[in-house]
Parts: sequence; C-alpha cells; structure tokens
Amino acid sequence: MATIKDVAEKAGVSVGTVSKVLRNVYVRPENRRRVEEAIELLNYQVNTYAQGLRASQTYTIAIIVPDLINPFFALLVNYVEQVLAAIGYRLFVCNSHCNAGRELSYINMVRRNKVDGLIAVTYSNSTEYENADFPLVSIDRHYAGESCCVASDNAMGGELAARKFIDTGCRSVIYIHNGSLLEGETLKRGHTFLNTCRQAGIRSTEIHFSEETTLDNVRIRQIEQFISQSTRDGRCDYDGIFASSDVHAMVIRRQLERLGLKVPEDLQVIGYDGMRVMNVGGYYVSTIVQPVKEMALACVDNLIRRIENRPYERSVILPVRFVGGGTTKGDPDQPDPEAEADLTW
Amino acid sequence: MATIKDVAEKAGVSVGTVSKVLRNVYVRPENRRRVEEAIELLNYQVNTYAQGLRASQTYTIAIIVPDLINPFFALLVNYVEQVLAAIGYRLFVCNSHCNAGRELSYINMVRRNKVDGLIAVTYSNSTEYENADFPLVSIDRHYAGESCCVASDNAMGGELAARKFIDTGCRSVIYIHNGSLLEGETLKRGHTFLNTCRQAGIRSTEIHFSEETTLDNVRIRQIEQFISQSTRDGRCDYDGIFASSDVHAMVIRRQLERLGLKVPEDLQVIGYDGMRVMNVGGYYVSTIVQPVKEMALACVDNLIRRIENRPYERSVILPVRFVGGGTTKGDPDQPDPEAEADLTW
DNA sequence: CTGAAAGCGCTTACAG
DNA sequence: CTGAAAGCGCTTACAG
Repeated sequence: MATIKDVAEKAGVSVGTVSKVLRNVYVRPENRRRVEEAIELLNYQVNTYAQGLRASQTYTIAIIVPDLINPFFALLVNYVEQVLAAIGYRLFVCNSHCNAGRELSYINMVRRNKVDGLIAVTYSNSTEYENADFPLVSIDRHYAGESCCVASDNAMGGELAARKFIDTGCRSVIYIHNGSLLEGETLKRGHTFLNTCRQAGIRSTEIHFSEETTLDNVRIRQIEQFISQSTRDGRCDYDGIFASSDVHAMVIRRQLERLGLKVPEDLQVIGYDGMRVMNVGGYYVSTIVQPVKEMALACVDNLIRRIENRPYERSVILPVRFVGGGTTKGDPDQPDPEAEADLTW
Repeated sequence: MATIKDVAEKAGVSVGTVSKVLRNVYVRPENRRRVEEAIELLNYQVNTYAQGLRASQTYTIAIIVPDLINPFFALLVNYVEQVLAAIGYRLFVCNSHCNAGRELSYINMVRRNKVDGLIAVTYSNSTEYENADFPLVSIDRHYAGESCCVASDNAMGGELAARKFIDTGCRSVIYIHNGSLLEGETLKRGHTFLNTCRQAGIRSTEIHFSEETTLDNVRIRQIEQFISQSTRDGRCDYDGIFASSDVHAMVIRRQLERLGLKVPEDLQVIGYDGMRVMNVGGYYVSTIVQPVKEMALACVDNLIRRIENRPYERSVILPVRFVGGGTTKGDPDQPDPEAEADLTW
C-alpha cells in the first residue's frame, strides 16, 4: 500500500505538499498536477486512521437505532446513508435494542472512534446524551445540551387521527402506545389525539405498555391480550383505535379479525409511521405518514452544520399526512398515487 | 480526553504496560489492578484511530448491500450487526444501489479505512472482488480469490417450488426473475425449478428482466406489463408463477388480482426470501424461506476466521423451507407456528 | 515481566 | 507557496 511519502517521492515534492493537494489547499498548479499523477500511478489511498488520528475530522457518523427489523428504522438508516455517502461520509450502524447499556457502549465507541457525530433514536433515559460532548442529532427527543431534535409533527399526526375518528362518527376511542414515557415529541401524538377527541365529546382513553422489554413478541402478546379482553360477544369497547406505530396497528387489526370483528366496518384502526408493503406496495393500515426521507435529510444537514460550526436548527418538525389504508371508513378506493412514486430518488 | 500516557502516569507504569493491559497481555497482577483503576478513574477510552494506525486490526467490518429498502437486506444487516457487536466489532453499512461504481467506491473506502473485512451482496461484475486483497465474504456469489460464499440452498428452493406446483397439478409454469445473470448461486433457483418441472412433463418457461436499472419502479412496471400481456379474457397463460423474490411475487399477485384473477384458485404464486408482514406478522405470499439469521452468522463466523487466519469454509449453503402464505393450494390454514416465534434471539 | 524508544501515516504550525 | 519537523495516541520489538 502506497503512503503519502511514496507519493511525495514520486512527485518530487514534500509530504506536506501532497497533504495539501489531498485536502484541496492551494499549491502551485504544476505541483498539484505532478502529485495527482503520482497518486494515480501508485493507486494511492489515504489512510483514514492516520488522518483521523492527526486531524479532528474522521468523516464518519454513527446512527443508533433500536434495530433494523422495524421497517421504519431500516428506511431511516437507508436514507441517512444515502445522503451521507453523497457528501463523502461513512456510516456506522448501531442497534441498541432499546437497551440503555447498549446505547452507552455505542456512545463510548463513538468517543473511542472519534466519530464526528451521532444520530440517535433513543428510548433509554441515559444522561449521556444530555452532556453530549459531540455533535448529536436526536430523533423525537429534546436534550438540554447543544443538540438538534428532528421529528415528524406528532401533534399534527394526533390531530389528523382524531379528526378522522370524529368525522366518521366514533363514540369511544383509545390510544394504544408502548414507546418511551420520557419527555419526547412522540408523547404529543397521544396528547393531541386524546384532547381533540375529548373536545369533540368522544369517550377517550389510553393504555401504555411497559417498555421494560426488548422482546417485541412480549409486547405483541400484551397488545393481543388487551384487545381480547376489550372484546366481548363480538363487540369491542372501542370503535376507534389509534396505535403509536404501524406494527402495533397491524397486530391490533389482526387480533380483531381473529376475534371475528370487521375492520373498518365494526371499528377503525389508525397507525403511525406510514409503512408500506415491502416498501413498494400499498399501506398496511390507515396511517399517519412520517416523511422519512425529509427527516433523514434534516438529520444529516443539521449534524454537518453542527460539525462544521455553522448555524443549525435546535428543532426540526416536519409535517405528516393521513393516508387511508383500508382500516378507516370513507377513504378513497384508489391507493395514494404518491405511494407508488416515492420509492426512488 | 485522557490518553494512554495519562493512564500510565496515574498508575505509575509505562505506556507499554498500559497497552498490554488493554490488549489482555499478561502483566503483574498488581500493575494490572492499578492500570484498571486509573482507566476507571480517568474514564479512559482507547483511541481506535491510533490503534488502527499502528496495529493491523481495526475491529471494523463493512457490509455492502443494494439498499435497506428491501426488507431482506435490512434483516441481514440487522443480524450481522448483532453478531458483530457481540464480539466487539463495528459495522459500516454501504448501499450500492446495484451500481458497480458505487461498489468500487466503497471497496476503496474499505481499503482507505483499513477495514478488517467486507461482507458483500453484489450485483455488479466488478473484478475488484476477484483479486480481493482483503478478507471477503460474498452472499450468493463465488469468487476466484480467497473468499467465502454464503448462500441459501437455491437448488433446494427451486425444487421445493417445483414440487409444490407439480403436486397441485399445474400445467404451465414460469420463472420470473431479474437478478444478476452472472455466475452465482441464485441462478440455481431457476435452473432447478425449470428442470424439475420439465421432468414432470409440465410446460416450463422463464423470463428475465434487465438489471440495467436500479429504479425498482421501472422493474415493477415491466413485471406488471408482462403479467397483463400474459393474460387475456380473464385467463393467464400460466397456472404457476415462481418469482425470484417476495417483492416481485407480491407485485405479480397484485397485478393478477387487478386483472380479476383469483390467487391461488386461478393460478398460484411462489416467491423467494420468506419475508413477513413488517417482520412480525404473516408471510406475504407462499415462499421459499431463506435462513437470514443463520446466513448472517455464517458470514461473520467465516469472515472472522479468515481475518484471524483460522480455517474457514469456501462455501456455506444453508437449507431453505417452503411455507404457505395464501398464494398456493393445499397449504395448512394455520400460520406457520415458527413464524411467530423467530423474531427474537 | 517491564520500560524506553521507534514508528505507524498523516496534518499543521513554523520558517524560509 | 513549500519543506522540515514535530506530534497525534497507540503498539511492538528490543533490552534489561
């Protein structure tokens, strides 16, 4: 493997000059040409570890997500990588499994690696983020430190769901969630949903499932059990169920159908996220669509601004939209035309 | 940030001794204790860039996949990360978008970064892999060099699909694929499928769609068009369609239903991959299930063996299984019990 | 077993 | 603008 020294020798200049060419600092055109030639000739590749050791920048970002099994996170990581690759950054991906210890171990890894910055979807209450001594963009969570929070407009999402249930004549609705109960943007989903429904005179309750488990199957069983208990003699206590994610909306719908109920005729279900069948087909359920791509873009943009000490937003809230996916009444039959079009960039 | 020198000072030993403690080389117990205390006290984190510069190992792996939009790749990356994290490695994720240039740029990045090894799902014909001067595990592709190929048993998959169609009385089947036509394990899907059907006296054809596009929407349109053209007066030319992936099986099924045909009554569809609704629900279509977890494990295991100069397999072929997902006849009504159980580790 | 020292491949003031 | 040199934080023979 050729080093900067080899290049300098071949080009007849000093290593300092080669370094400058590498970093696009001005050198005499003649020298630049010779260095570039030598680089080409030797198939030279800069050693990022040496570069990272000496310089401050590593052009590396890490993203912490619970896992890539949830399609929403997979999509988010997909787009984040795409945006970063376009500007010459690489991406470490870290699955936290919602475990504070794991998150911490990644934060330390980030420090060890001198990663330039971190994008995190966190469900733990780790104080490590508060005193983040590195550029940090958080999804859905605000931190006291110098970080940026990117989120979809959860209040708007809650309201859209409420409006749908109100407009279709629901009498008793429930918000089923099991995310974090810590301060965070996602709490607004439920608050706004419940407030809006209550103001419309609809009976409104909520139920929260423990976040003490990373075993999704356990959560799923809990939700299924709750749905079963809420249903007697083919009638459910609720006629409108708003779930904090599409995955859970799916589980709820499935359980209702197992119990012999018809969705949306007997009762309606709305999810959150906007996931589509294998990411190319229709929506699984009626849902509040999060603008994943735009969120990825906002994350990267603000993180890089922060890294480069340019002004950045402390908070970015992006609009959501409601889309009918067969689990609500009165939606157009046609699939959302945009749905098919927004796969490619 | 504390350095190894700070630790050495505080512990009253030399940096060499600290380094040894870090790498678990034997030092006098008393010294080890003092070093560990100092590390704790100073909250010392080793700088991986310095370590990477000096030592050969970086404890970093990169994985190249087309994208994370396809749930199969997302799952694969998820499990690879999980296995790697458990042994102290970190993971770069690189989306190639099936573009040879992009793959090459990542390979070079890998070299620059001195990544310890590479796991790659490649669809380009890049010769870079052939002369891979780094540990490489490839999914579905064999390379001449010192690499390892991990794949599901594609021949078995093709045969299982054929058997299903034969057993349910199909008369005219087709294999629809659009992966790479380069030498690779996936070709066996079609070969074995078609051969088995032909031997059973069934009319068997195949169609391949261009891989010249990374625009999945274009491929989807092509497939939809082909299905439309194969269907006249509510009758399709085929009564058994085997698709090279679940995504395409979904598209085919959707298009057939749009044309007024009933699946599986009028004709059957089998996909490949074994993807499930949001990774927690039922199967989208009847399919050949690839053992993603086991594949991830095999990739990491052999890559690490290769890195550590321990014996490794040149080829790992893992068994698949057929599972009914509503698009084939004569399958049990109950969902596959294992389906629900295999989400968690 | 341990310490002193060289050196990994870069970047960055500092002279010139 | 360019070169010589120091130094980033580690690891690794080499003596002792």
